[in-house]
Amino acid sequence: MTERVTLLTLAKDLGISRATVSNAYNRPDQLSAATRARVLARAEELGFAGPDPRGAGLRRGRTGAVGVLLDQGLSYAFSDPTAVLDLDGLATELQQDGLGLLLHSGTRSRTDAAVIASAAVDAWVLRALPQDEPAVVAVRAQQRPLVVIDQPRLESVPLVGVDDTRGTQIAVRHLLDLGHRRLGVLAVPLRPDGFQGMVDAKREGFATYDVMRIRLAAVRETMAEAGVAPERVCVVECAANDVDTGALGSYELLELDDRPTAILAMSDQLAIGALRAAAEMGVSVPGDLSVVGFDDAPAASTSFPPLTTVAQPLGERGRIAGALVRAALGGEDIVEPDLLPVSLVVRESTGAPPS
Amino acid sequence: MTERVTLLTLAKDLGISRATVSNAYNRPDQLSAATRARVLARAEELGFAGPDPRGAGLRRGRTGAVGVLLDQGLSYAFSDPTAVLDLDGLATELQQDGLGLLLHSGTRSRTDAAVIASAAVDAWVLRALPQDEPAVVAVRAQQRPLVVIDQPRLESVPLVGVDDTRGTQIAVRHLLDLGHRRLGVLAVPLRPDGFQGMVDAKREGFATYDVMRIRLAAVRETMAEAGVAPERVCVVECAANDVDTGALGSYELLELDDRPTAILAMSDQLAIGALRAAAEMGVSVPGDLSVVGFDDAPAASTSFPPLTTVAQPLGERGRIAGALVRAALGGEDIVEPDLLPVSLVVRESTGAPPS
DNA sequence: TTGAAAGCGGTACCAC
DNA sequence: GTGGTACCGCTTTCAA
Repeated sequence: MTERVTLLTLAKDLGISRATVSNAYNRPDQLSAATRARVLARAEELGFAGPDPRGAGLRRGRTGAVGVLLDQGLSYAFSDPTAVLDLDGLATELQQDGLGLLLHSGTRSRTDAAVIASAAVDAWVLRALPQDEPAVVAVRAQQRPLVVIDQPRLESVPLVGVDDTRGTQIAVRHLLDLGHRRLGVLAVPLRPDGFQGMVDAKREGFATYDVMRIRLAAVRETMAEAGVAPERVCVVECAANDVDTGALGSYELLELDDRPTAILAMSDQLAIGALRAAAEMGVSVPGDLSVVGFDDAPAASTSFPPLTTVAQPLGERGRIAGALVRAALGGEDIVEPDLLPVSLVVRESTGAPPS
Repeated sequence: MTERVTLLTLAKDLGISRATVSNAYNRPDQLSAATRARVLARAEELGFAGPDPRGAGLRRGRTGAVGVLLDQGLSYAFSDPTAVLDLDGLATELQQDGLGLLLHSGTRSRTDAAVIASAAVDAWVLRALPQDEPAVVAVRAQQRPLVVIDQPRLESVPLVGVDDTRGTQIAVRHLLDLGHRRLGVLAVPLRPDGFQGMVDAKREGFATYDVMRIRLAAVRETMAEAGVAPERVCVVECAANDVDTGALGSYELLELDDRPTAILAMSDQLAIGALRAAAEMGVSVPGDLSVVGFDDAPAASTSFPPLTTVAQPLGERGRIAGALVRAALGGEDIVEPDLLPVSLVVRESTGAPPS
């Protein structure tokens, strides 16, 4: 069994000091080319792969990794196209500084707080988490640069996100303008508890996903401004953000006695589920039912019919978050960026209500 | 400006030793509940978030992160559904031990070898890389547990992959059985150099993506066994593995004077590109042209027409790789697993050649 | 139950 | 250009 080779091993072997060996790797200008060549050659022979990152990390206080905390288990995140786009933008940006992404996910258990606490990263990025996620507490405790994408909205933590109130408004107004006065809302989870079904005011107010609370309030308000009675708006919460669950939730809305003429889905995935449910029930879109999505994910333009949706700049969110992290790591003070713009992309899933 | 709080700070403050404070976090049974409570309480007051992972990592020789090296920039990987599925399986498995995924990508530059060398991880997983990727050398040099998914096929490194020869055979035989004797092959990159177009024998032999070399050889062999002349097989390499590029490559095949009656695509993405190109050229599938994909990614079943494809267990590959890593980290000797099975999923994109 | 002390592997300042 | 030498912050025997 061969001993572990370290800087010291090499230094002794060559009869020079540890410092010089270290310099051979990190500061080539600090020693003669000849010495450096000798060191590198001998290192090769001994199978020394260069300074151990752990030691260097400790000494430098840097590890070259940015922690990313995602919601609900990584597999869930990977299956969400909006998450993938955010990660993509983030990775692209961080790669410029050679930073890797250390992916972890919150699962609301005590244990992952411990896992998070023991993750050696230089900064954290939180994405789309509920405000009461225990892992978030662990992240904040680490006192490292921190950026949030989407949610939770935390006091004095820079947020990269869109103006969800406005995004919701333009979607609702679009439907109002078309003449709709009876609206079904398909919500992504308000709390991570697996609840599926009609939402009452109490649950709406206690949503731990900040964005959903904000958007639902905006729906209510915009409808009220148009003089629509509150009971004309019906919210169904989906337990998961995927097409199947969206279809499930849609059935509940479409089977209502007083069926909505329009559905506003809080994600494109749910909206596509609504399209499917409608098709299966023989409800034509947009003839009998209008459907609006949220996100403008790639699938929104290839669905049938193509989806009218609220576009938010997904990859861009990740990119901006990455830029903030880089700035913070570069010692700059980071300022909270403006909320990103949203816009309505009108395609073919919306129209006037049936007469 | 407040000083950095460490175990020692806390120990001095409380008039106890560092060891005891450390134990308060890591070995609660090694000290009285009372002392522990005191420690934790005071830590809270001082804003101490627990032992610094860097120090612990150095001391323990473990960081709780598994490095994952992906091809071509992370954004590329995230846009590849098969990569996402593999990552998903991997994450699911590793999560059980609280291990995070540290994502990095090879980009064939000298610099990322340095980045890799300085990544503090407990083990590495390589996925779908060319055999000459410099970052791979850096990974191997680290002398940590290492598992490869798909490729490169490295001497004495456990591989999680499928029998690509057999997968190719069943696809080609399916087409032969249907009566096809003129075949177009749509290949994913043979080398990461951005080449797009018809491939000659030389390039085929020098493919640095092992899997592609293996599969193309299998195509040749299977066709030859059926008595088909070599020039009846025409290979077009696509510069990237996505739908658009697949369509582009397909045009080249479909505009041939002696147009193939069947296309075997080396990924479902390329195959879907072929479907699109055919549709745009007014070539009916499977009437005028049969198309076979590879992977059985989710999109294969929702394309139009649904794709006949060679199924490989994507998420499962990641899961197995994760299990091997866990075993290795647990001190077990890991043995190379058997190649995973492939099977042909016949859907509606293949049929007899036109008469 | 608690503490002392020896590393873990490196880095970077400073003197020679 | 090279070497000496304090740390970086923690874990873990081992002895008290």
